[in-house]
Amino acid sequence: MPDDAAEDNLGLLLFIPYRFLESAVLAALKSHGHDIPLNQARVFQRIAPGGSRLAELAEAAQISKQTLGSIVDQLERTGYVRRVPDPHDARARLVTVTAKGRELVELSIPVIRRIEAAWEAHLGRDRTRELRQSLAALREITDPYAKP
Amino acid sequence: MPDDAAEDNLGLLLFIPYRFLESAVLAALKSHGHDIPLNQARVFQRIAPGGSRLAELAEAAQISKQTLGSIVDQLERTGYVRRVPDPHDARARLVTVTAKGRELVELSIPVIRRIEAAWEAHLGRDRTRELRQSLAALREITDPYAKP
DNA sequence: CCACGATAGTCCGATATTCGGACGACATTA
DNA sequence: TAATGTCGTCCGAATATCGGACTATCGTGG
Repeated sequence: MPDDAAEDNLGLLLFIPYRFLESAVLAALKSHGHDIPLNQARVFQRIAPGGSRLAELAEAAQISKQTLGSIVDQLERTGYVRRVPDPHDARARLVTVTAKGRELVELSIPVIRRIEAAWEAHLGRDRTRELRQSLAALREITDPYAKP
Repeated sequence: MPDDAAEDNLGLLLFIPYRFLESAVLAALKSHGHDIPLNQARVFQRIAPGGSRLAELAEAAQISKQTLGSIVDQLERTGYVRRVPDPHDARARLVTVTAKGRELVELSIPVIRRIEAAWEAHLGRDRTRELRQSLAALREITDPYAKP
């Protein structure tokens, strides 16, 4: 790295396992016939259980509304999500996960669990728990969209 | 999230602070007149002190050689990096950081430090140290390109 | 209750990004 | 030296992304 001082910086250390997990999930989905591009996956992952608004997803993913719109178009064309009217706001439409989309979720869960188990085997139970707690604490001050 | 079981999954927990840090650094650079796009920054960040090969960077960033080539073109056009012949292999060229590029690094360091300090203030010294150690340990099993 | 600014999503067109395939130059091995 | 693999680049097509503008709807102050 050019940034030797940033060599052991937390940024990269956070990113490496993140990408590892992400790649593993995508590979698993692909092996089951679901070939989801990364950008679509990143959006899909953030859809709330009851559906999410477009602008909301765009802000979370830090991309423009138009870009997000086209990504949702693709997810809709391939049947993973659907746009439904928002009962509370006639302007808005909620992006919701279809049954086929839920399949993706179901397939991902065991993959994630397996990797987390491998990590726990490497770190030990206590340190894993600590890690999760610390990251959750960090979220409080780094997630502009923290949940209530 | 649709993946409720993945709700408190480590993936997202890792990503959130990572992106926070990344955004902060990019914003700081921008405020100093260096407007670096995200894709360029992600590549730049991985250039080794003595220079890195193109294919090496491409694999680390998980993008094609051609794509990486065009990103390096841009970084070179804006003067942050330079391609120099690899003394050990006449086929290869090393992507190296210029003086102007080093400026980016120098500007980033205090930003990173400041954020890490804020995190430490939130987590406490011990938990921060533990966090860093755990992440480093995780790197051993998640980074295909770990350093010796 | 109703104008009026703000907001949600979409359409359009221009630009940028990314990739697959193929290529010459060089390295490595036999 | 010949054969094979690797390194980076060029080309062209497909895709992604964005800025700007537009319609429909909301919510609020008068």
